[in-house]
Amino acid sequence: MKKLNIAFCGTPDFSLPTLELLHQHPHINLVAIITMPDRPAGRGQELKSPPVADFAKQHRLPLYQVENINREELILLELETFNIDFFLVLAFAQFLGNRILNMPRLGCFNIHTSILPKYRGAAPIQYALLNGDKSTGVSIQKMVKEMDAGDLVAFHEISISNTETGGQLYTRLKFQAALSTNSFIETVVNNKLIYTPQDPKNISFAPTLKKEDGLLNFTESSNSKISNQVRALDPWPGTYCFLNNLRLKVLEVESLNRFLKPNETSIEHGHLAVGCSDGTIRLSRVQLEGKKSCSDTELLNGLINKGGEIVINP
RNA sequence: CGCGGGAUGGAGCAGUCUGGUAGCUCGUCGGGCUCAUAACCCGAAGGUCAUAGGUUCAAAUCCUAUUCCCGCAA
Repeated sequence: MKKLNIAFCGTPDFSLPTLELLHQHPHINLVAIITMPDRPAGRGQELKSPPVADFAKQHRLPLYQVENINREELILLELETFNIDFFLVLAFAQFLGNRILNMPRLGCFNIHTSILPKYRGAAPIQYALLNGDKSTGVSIQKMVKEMDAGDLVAFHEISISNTETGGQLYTRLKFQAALSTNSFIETVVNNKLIYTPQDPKNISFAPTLKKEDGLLNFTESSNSKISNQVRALDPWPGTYCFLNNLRLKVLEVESLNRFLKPNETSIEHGHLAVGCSDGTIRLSRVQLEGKKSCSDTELLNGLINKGGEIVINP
C-alpha cells in the first residue's frame, strides 16, 4: 500500500520513542524532521544538539533545525512539494502558523500529555501531580491556531500512583505517546478518524513552570501541597528552600506526626522538620548548594560540627 | 574560555587564612546498663587528607598543573 508522508516536529528526549516508532513504521515515510537549533547548554555552556537532531543525524533522516519554522520561506516551499499527509508535533516548543497548519492533506496533529481540555499548555504532567490527580493521559488533537484547542482524535488514560514523581510520570508518558501514536496511525490508515470537539466547560490551563515555582513556602502551604510540589517538580524545575541563607534543594519529604508552628524548625532525632500551615513535614532527602544530595540526618551530622543555629527561609 | 562551591576513616563535616600530635556528629564491631529503646555508659577497629610535581628542617595546610563531583545561569 501507499505509505503516508509524515513530517515530525519535536525537540527533547520526550519525542524520541515516538520518532523511533515513525522511523520503524511500515506505513510511514518520514519526509522531514523539524527541531530547534543547537544551543549552549549545561555547565561550561557548550553547544548541544537537541536529542531529536541527534537521532535524525544518526539515522540520516532529513533534518531541519530552525528557530522559527514559520519564517523559513525556502524550507516551507520545499515542504510544500512533499505531498505531506500530516505533521505530527510532540514537545516542539514552537507555534505553527496557518501556512503550515493548512499545508498537509489531513492537517497537523499534536500529542499532548493530558486528557484535553484539561491542562492546556506547556506543563500538563507537573500540573496533574501538583493537583494530586489520580490519573492523566495522552491526547492527540488536530491543531488549530489556538493552543491545544483542536478537536480530539485519540486519547489514552493512565493512572498515577500516589508516590509517583514528575520524572517517573514523564518517562511513562513518553512511551505512552508512542503507543498512542501507533494506534492513531492505524486509525488513519483505516480511514476511521473521528473528530471530537473539546468540551468548553472543562478547559483548564497548565502554564509554563518557572524556577521560582519550586520555592517552598512553609508558612502558607499545607502538608499535602508541599508533598505534591516536591513530587511534581522532581526533577525539573525542582523544589528548594533556604537554610541559613544557602540554597537547599528538597528532594523528598514525609509528613511527621508532631507539632511545629509554620516555618518553625526542629532537628530532633536527626530529622530536619519544618512546620507548615496544617502540620509538620520532614525534609528527608536534601541537597545543599555545591554539595551532593544526602539524607537530612547526614546533613545535620555535618552542620552540628559547624555549630550555630539552623534557620529555614529566614 | 558564563558565575560559583567542593574532594579529609563507611556517611556527613571541622581543620587550610596564621605550615609543627588526624578532630566532630554518626555508622560499624566488642562490652555494660535496661522489661525495653532512634536512649545511656565504657572500649576498639578503620584515614597514601583526590592525583602529580614544587617550596620547606617539616605540608591536609603554601605554589603549579591535572582529574572527578556539585549549585547557579541557560
